[in-house]
Amino acid sequence: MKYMTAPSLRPLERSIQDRLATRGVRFTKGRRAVLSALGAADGPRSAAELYQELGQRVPLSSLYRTLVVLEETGVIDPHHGLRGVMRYELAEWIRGHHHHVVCSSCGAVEDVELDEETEKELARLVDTVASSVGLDPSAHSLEVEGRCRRC
Amino acid sequence: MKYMTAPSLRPLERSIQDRLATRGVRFTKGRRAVLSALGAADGPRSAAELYQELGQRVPLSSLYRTLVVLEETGVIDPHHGLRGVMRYELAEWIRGHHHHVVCSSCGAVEDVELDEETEKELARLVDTVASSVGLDPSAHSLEVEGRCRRC
DNA sequence: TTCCTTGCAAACGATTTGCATTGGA
DNA sequence: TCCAATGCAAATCGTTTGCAAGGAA
Repeated sequence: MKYMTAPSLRPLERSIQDRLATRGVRFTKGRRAVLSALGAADGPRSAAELYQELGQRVPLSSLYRTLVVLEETGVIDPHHGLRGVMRYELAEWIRGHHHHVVCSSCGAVEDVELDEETEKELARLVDTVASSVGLDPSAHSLEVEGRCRRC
Repeated sequence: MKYMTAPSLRPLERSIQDRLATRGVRFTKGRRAVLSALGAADGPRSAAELYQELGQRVPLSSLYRTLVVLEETGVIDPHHGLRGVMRYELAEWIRGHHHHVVCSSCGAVEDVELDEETEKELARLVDTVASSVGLDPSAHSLEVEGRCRRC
């Protein structure tokens, strides 16, 4: 189990661009900027956070539209975080499967990767829960909440 | 106009009232109504849903204020659901610990209780995750997403 | 050139708050 | 009684959308 390291987007740009192109979506400056900010982040980011991190150079409305497009094309994944704010991060196929630790005080969200053993155990739990209600599990997330070191 | 009290809630009214009284919070008709609606629900409810279920007898603004107060006094727990809508349910000490299955299609949320064995296994996972990032786990939740039988 | 994309402002839905009034302990 | 709680309307916050102008293929 370890903190995730931000992957360099460079080697992935090609496959991302292809994915967009296939659907007639252009790989523009603004979209590149958003993706690179997400690539450098240590956890999911909201529109407002990205707006700040990009030096307000991408207007909020464009940012929201970019997030919609990138989600639709499967390049980023949405997360329903604290206080009903939507946060996004690079899709699993780019960033890998992981979980979140949420600080109940400051609301910060951090990525955590489980080791294979633990993740396998979790997968079994998920199957148990899902089958008990007759549901085909498409996704799961384990959220652990508590006060982080800074708070 | 009388509000029905859910049977399961009745033996707890005293301790809830005490909890409120301790903090100078009154146990009013509207708050009783909200609690009884939550007591009768099979999953977390949003303000809008409660508004309907209470026959619009409690104005939305009062409802929101009630939810804030009840959360602050630890009588209900918030649940950050799909699409930026906040849902609430009776606190764990009233309702018992459980988890949620979310339908990725219709957004319905349903409570699931794990058997002791499974819950214990989950608790170990949570401890593993939390201690690895130096966080004192105050709460955890396992959310399983998928398409429900109706969808 | 042809569409897709952007930027601005206005529109929106969910939630919050100011203020005068009501009501519970 | 006295202060918390309510109801209404207006304000706010996060997010979406209409429309005219700009930009990538």
